[in-house]
Amino acid sequence: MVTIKDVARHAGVSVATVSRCINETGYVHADTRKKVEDAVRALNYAPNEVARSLYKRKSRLIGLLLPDITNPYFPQLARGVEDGMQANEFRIIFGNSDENEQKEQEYIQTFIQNNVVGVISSTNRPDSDIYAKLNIPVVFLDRTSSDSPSVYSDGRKGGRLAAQEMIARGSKRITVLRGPVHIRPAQDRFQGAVEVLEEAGIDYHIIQTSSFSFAEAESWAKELFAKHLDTDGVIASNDIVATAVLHEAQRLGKRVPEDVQVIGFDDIPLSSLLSPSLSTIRQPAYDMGKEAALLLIRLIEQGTVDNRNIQMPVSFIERDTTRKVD
Amino acid sequence: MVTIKDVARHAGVSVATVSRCINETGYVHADTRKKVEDAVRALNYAPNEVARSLYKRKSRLIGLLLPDITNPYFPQLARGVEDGMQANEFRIIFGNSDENEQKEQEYIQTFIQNNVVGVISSTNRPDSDIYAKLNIPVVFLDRTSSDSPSVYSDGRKGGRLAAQEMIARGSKRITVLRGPVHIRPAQDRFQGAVEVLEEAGIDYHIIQTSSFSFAEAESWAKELFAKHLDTDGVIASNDIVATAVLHEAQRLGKRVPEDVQVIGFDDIPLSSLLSPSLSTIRQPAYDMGKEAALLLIRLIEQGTVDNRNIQMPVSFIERDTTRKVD
DNA sequence: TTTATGTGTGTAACCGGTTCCACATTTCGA
DNA sequence: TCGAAATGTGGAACCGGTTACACACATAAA
Repeated sequence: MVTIKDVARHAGVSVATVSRCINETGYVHADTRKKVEDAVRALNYAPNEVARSLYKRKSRLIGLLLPDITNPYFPQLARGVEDGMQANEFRIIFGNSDENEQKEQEYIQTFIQNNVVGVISSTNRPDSDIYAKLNIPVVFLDRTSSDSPSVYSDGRKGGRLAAQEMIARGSKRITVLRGPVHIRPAQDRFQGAVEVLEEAGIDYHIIQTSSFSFAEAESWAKELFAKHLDTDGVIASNDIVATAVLHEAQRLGKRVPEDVQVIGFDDIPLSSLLSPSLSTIRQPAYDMGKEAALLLIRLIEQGTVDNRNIQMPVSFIERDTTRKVD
Repeated sequence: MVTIKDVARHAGVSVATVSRCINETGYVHADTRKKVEDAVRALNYAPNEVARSLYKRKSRLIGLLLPDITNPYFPQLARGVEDGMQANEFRIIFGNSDENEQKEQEYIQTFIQNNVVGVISSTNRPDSDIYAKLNIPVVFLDRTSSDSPSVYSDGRKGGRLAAQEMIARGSKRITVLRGPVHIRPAQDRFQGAVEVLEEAGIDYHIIQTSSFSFAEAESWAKELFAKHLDTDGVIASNDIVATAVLHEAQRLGKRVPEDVQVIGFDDIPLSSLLSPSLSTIRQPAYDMGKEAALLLIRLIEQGTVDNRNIQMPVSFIERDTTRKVD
């Protein structure tokens, strides 16, 4: 491995000068600079980030903690974060938490041990003291906390939108799948939808769910039609659950959207590929990831930022599980 | 930040003793050990990995380079790697290369600068000197190189399997979508399929493709049916392309699988959710990721390993885009 | 009793950078 | 012309760990 000493020797100067030269700090004579640059090129030198990080007590690494990259919503988020960081020369240490507090704890611990300068986390416990005790900036992604920096979309508005579109398209007996109670955005959506249904005086039912896994979603879909066979509109807690509902409806011989309309949330890539393609409330996942990255970088570089809570727009994506309206 | 000095002071011993204690190296008196352990607990001390890494010239970090986490095949791979590493206390620095040599180069560079102890890469250029020059172990994932460690599945066998199943189910005029020429597994599949078609003397055609993006896949699907409207079996280069073919076939009013059968590759989560659900040649992506992690760890810890090239099984997953056979 | 061996602990060098400080030289304004 | 300020450079301390080495003491073997 070629070190700064090798460069110094090759250029005939001290390591201090080489350091000043590559970091562009302090005075360096033009001739000296040239000698150093030549030496760097000749030896193909790249500074050891670990040594830097040790002295400066900060690295160019950030920690990214997501529940499960295997859930099709998160790759978009992750990619957005990565692109935002990559463009600013930050690298990512990545972990899946499985929404497990222990794992979350462990990852945050190792992030710290590796001198990360910031953390982006999609946690269900943003107010946990795991985060409060951190003395580096944290951005909560797709999650909100009372006053910590965050990037999220307006779940309540999304829920309202779903209910409004469903009512406008003629559903009269709506079933709402209530997402996991510990996941804040899921509850916001649920609240929003219920608000609108109440306001409109529509007949509706609720099915409780507790995860976003497809296997479990299938059983809730069964439960839904077992309890409310005559439902003519389903607001699912996300696109995965909506997909399971769609399948179950088809299995029961129901026509979608004629007999029953279905609306999901997220607009994961899968949604547009189903038959019929899934109408959904879109969250701009990639952009959210990117915004989170940029917000975190501002926090790292400026210490504080005025707009610390970035709310991203949701929108209704009309596809084929809802009826057309003029 | 709590350092080893704080612990030493609190326990009334030297830093060397603390170090020996937490690393379980050298002699430490039982009483001393107790004092140190108490101090560690009292101060909630965790060693700075950066300082360790600097002295030892190696970290507990590995680099993971994938083409694009947004492509639904890769999250499975990534998750497998993560789980394998997590279980062995290694952490992951993650990057998307977009199959772009420059980005790949940059990431490998920063991996090195961060003292990673190993790299897992799904690159299209395993024989590039980017990798040859590395003096840490590298495992190629879902890619093969002449003699470097790798974890991959038998693309040729997969291709043969696809063609055999399609023939066995009665297709007579088969079209094979040839995946991107620079992606080795795609070419292996293609070779395998063509071999069987030749052996069986079946009438077949080839459509060239150059990426796995859905948007482009749609245009190849159109091209396919424009050129060979009477085709009654399509072997796609992966599930994304197969999905596009399925959509186009349906748009043209063809019945699947009665008029045309479709087989994909990979068995991404999407495949089982389509209607009709997609028959495909499965690669065990999660397991491949995990195997790659374990292989890399063996290489890191033992320096060398006998079985450096791990081939994972492929299998035909029979769903509804192929006809049933007794 | 002497010597070899095994235990137990601290001091200091080291990893590869960054930066404070001292010092030398040049430039510039009065 | 002279002193102050600007420019340019190197030595050495420092970041937070690990480990080679020296040394003290206890125990066992001769």
